[in-house]
Amino acid sequence: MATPDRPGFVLPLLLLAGFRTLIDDLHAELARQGHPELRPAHGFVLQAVGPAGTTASDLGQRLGVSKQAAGKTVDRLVALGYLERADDPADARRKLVRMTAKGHDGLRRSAVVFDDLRDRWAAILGAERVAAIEDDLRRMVPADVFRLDVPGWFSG
Amino acid sequence: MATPDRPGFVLPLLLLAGFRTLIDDLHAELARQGHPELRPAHGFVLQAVGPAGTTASDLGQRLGVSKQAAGKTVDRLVALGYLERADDPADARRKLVRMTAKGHDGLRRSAVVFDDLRDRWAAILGAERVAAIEDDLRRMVPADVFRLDVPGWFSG
DNA sequence: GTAATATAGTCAACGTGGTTGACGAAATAG
DNA sequence: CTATTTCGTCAACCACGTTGACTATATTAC
Repeated sequence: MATPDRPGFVLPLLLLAGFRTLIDDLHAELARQGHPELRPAHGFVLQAVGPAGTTASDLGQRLGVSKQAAGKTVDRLVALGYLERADDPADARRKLVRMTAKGHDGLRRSAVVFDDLRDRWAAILGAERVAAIEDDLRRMVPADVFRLDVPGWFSG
Repeated sequence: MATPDRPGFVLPLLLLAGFRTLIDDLHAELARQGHPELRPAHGFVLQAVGPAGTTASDLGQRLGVSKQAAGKTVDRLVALGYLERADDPADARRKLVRMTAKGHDGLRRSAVVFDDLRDRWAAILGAERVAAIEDDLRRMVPADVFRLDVPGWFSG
């Protein structure tokens, strides 16, 4: 039961704060490793683009936003040097979106740092507690965890 | 240890998804109860305004944003009927920001729904698991959990 | 009491990220 | 060959953030 000493509204706040703590730690470390311009949202976009590359429309679908919004986001990541566009030889309408070497580097370092951060949590809380949090959350959240429309979702 | 079957990057995604699930459920219920226009960010603002009311500058400090940003947010909540401004009799520069009856209603209903949602989680996961998640997260996050600058933080 | 300083709120300009609607170019279906 | 669909882009707009400049009011210093 939610009780006066455990009111229901703190659970979402703590989940958000946990997320935020991990992301802040990630980006502090990424900034040290040569990626100071990478924003939290950018990592999600790079992950969605993936090693194989994709198109703006497809990216929009993966991120749960319009193709126009995805296109703008790609523009910014291109300007920062993390993505590049190329013509699709098989379809002149399409423009392939690919990661640059810098993009691959950022994504690879992010994975390493996330593993380190999870290890740090496991060292403090215990490995079984961290695994339990993951298992519990997986039971409570819908399958499509991988939604990136956070800014618009939160404010709208 | 983060392992290939438990890569580090899923923990932040699950924390975010858990937060998002709770907030989406909250707002689905609030919409049913007569508050369809309330956005996730609005609840945080109402909470920050508090029953006693505050001023735009103070609100900005509580939310970790500039006084201008806080003022704009108040404008929108005033337009939606959740907040109202009043002159401060003791200081002609100040404009007090207060909740309207509608604002109080929304905040009160939010608290009830959050308690219900936490109970639902406890019914599925077990009360001790939910309490453990809360306790673990409290150990890992810094004390100032109550930051509302999410949109700017995430995108920036 | 007056001059200097600090504070509250607002306006303007701008950046990021989202939306919808309209459009041309290219692929595909009939 | 024509009709339709799809891809990318442009334009206009909204939500939310920023900094800088400005007015009005308080407060502090002398």
